[in-house]
Amino acid sequence: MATGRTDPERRDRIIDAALDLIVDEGVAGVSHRKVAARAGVPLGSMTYHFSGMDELLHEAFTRFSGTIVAVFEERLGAATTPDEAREAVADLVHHLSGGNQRELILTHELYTLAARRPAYRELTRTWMGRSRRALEWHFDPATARQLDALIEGLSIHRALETEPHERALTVEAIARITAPRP
Amino acid sequence: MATGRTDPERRDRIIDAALDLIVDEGVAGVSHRKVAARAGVPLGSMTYHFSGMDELLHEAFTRFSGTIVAVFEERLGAATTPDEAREAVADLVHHLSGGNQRELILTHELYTLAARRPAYRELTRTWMGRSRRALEWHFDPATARQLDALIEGLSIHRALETEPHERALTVEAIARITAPRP
DNA sequence: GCCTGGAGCGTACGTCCGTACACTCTCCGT
DNA sequence: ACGGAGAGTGTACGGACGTACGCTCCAGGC
Repeated sequence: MATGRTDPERRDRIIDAALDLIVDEGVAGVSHRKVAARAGVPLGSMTYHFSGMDELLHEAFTRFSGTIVAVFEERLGAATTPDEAREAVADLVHHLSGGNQRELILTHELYTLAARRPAYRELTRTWMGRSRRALEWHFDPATARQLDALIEGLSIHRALETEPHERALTVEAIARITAPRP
Repeated sequence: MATGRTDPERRDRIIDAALDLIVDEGVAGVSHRKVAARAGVPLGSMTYHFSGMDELLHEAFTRFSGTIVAVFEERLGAATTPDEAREAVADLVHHLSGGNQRELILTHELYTLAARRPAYRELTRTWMGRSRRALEWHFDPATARQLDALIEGLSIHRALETEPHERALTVEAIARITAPRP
């Protein structure tokens, strides 16, 4: 409380609460009242810190995509050979489609917004761009683009299946896409 | 009006109106009132024909996924060689990610529901199963599974990009995934 | 020619929503 | 010591929502 009354963490806590709420109930279920209750702040704080739901949602998804892409970059940055990079990619696919519903749900909620609203599409575009650049540390641009799409598809399908596919299938698909050109 | 009063098309028109509304405003923006207005039926018809929003949504997405998978099967059924099948797959990717926002939006809305609710996940599971079976008319099961995921990822990324990738990239990715094993 | 069952509809109720805005309270300049 | 500015809050309003339920009105049995 250096400045006395102001609480700089308040905004952040509201955003965190919003993300948690989206996971539990979806963007559709988010309201100022519910977020405020979960964040432990009064309802009036919502309109004080954010111009409306949209600003809150946009900031929430900005934070989320930043977090995800950071993991992506960290894992790929640690790889030093193409083979290590392939392993890292397989890890990422299985991490994203693993038990943690949280990231899966938030990703789909964001994509749904992006499908209709340019402001959110910009967010996914940035996200995809950074992922692709990270893949280009190890692969040529065309391969990176194809591999990025493959990661997306494998993660989604794996998460939605009742019997998630084995790691071997993921590894093989990655190997095929990243195989050196003849 | 053979039976006099009953109107068997009414249910269908409500479902169509619901899908249109989802495209325009998202699942979050769907309400009994809006659907009724768009379908040109009285509000009371909503609760009469459907036990609640959930039943309506489920039927709407059942119809939607059925439509999509039918196109998929038709195009793949027309192919007679693996190369023709590869062409068909490329067509499907570019059709799904082309100008028509409609299918993109509905797909994401469905995936978002599926990420949280088992009843909708069952829908996507069936959809994926039928797609995969269609791919298996031309490719071995493991390849079909990988290819199905690739299609998903390519379609999504292509639709979300500001500068959609060229067909050549799609074709190359498909060729890599479906290349005969050494 | 009436009676009745049930398909289909209009309306009203209680709930929850976003937002505006008057208000309190603390800190700083004087 | 005190006054004002502005950060932060509580509340109340208007509107949209889902749903329950009493109503209308036709088709077929007698």
